[in-house]
Amino acid sequence: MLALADCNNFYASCERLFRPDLEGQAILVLSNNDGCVIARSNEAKALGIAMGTPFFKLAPALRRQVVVFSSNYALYGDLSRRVMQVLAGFAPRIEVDSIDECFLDLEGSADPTAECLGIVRILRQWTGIPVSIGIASTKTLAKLANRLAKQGRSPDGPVLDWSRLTDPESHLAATPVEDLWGISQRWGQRLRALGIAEALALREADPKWLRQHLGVVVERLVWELRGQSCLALEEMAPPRRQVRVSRSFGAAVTQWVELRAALTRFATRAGEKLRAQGLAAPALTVFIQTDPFDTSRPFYSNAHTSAFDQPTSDSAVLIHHATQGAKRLWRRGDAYRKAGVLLPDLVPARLGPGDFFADPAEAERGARRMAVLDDINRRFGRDSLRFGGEFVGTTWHRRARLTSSVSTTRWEALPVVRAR
DNA sequence: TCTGGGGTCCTAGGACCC
DNA sequence: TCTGGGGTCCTAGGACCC
Repeated sequence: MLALADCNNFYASCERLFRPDLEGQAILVLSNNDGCVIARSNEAKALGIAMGTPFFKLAPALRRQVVVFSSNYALYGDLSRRVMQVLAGFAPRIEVDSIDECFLDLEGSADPTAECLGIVRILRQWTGIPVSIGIASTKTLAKLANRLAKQGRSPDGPVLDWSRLTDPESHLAATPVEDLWGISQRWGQRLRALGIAEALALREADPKWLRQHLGVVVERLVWELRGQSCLALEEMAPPRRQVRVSRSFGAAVTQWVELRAALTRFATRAGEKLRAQGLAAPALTVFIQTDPFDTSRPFYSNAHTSAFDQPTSDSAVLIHHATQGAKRLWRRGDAYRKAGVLLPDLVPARLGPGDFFADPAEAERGARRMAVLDDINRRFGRDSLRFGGEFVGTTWHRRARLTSSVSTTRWEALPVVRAR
């Protein structure tokens, strides 16, 4: 038996946690640069606001009915960590699936529903985050059960055990294929073209025939719907295969030094991610693009990849290659809206191939510099020590006018209480 | 004025090996 | 007249997830 615990409207719930006055209020959380809607409270969903809507396209009348937040990932990440920590105490094995979702192994549980209801209650009490849980024998069914629970279609409130449904077929018949995990609009269309529109029809279809037409992913889905597990619980996350840091700019960047500053920042962040996971990159791709929505000028997007003599996680090396690569892509007169760095084909730092001709002492010095840098930033706060190149300009900085002042990760953000 | 960020997996085809 | 068989590796593109 598996359970999928999924936080309800996670980012919106995180913001509401520190604003209890917003209980019952429609809440939106926006993407970087306050661009798109990426989280909605139930009340906001009821207003018909779709996921991914560009905020500026929202009708003013609607905007007046919602409380809006810029995204605050430091807060969401920290609360996610707390939720997962609590969940880990309730199951012998868990798989963290995303920032707000987690699979739990319920093996040996005498009464899964009662147990999960207890988890929901305790999570609410200890972290303040509302959660729904779906229980089933496969990941796909657990996802579906979770979805039904969120829709209020479980007799047990926030928890739904698929195996206790008296008529699971009726639920499958009422589930469009696009609502299944792994089936999005595109695949949905192709399934419909084959005469399969609901989950029930998919479950009854011939797996081999589907494999021929749509591939192994859809075949697995059929078996999963039938209760035959094809997607195992993966307790140990496999090492990352790539790292990517990219941002849209707060405003168009037209100065080379500002683009360089942004890339310095991105490469630094990428290096931090590598070192945090003990990985090294054998190459770096840098890309820059103009505004794809600006129809008055031609869109320009280009990328450059440089391979290193040996894999590295040294921010200084990454910065060098990112800026050198971008210099070849840069065209004077363009207004850049977005850029990023991509590190592919990651290898464990200690196992990467070496360079026969390189001076081993030089790589060692670099590694020690990074260790000192990371240590200082750990002790005195993130970004206490930075590379000079990023202190140029501000147009590339993100726009975030609506960030809540709440933080659970910075001492100086603690609320001050005065007694008189 | 204004449109996110960061991942994974699968498949087909080409190039190469013996 | 007649032209093998069985692999691996890499890449690009397409699709999905939250």
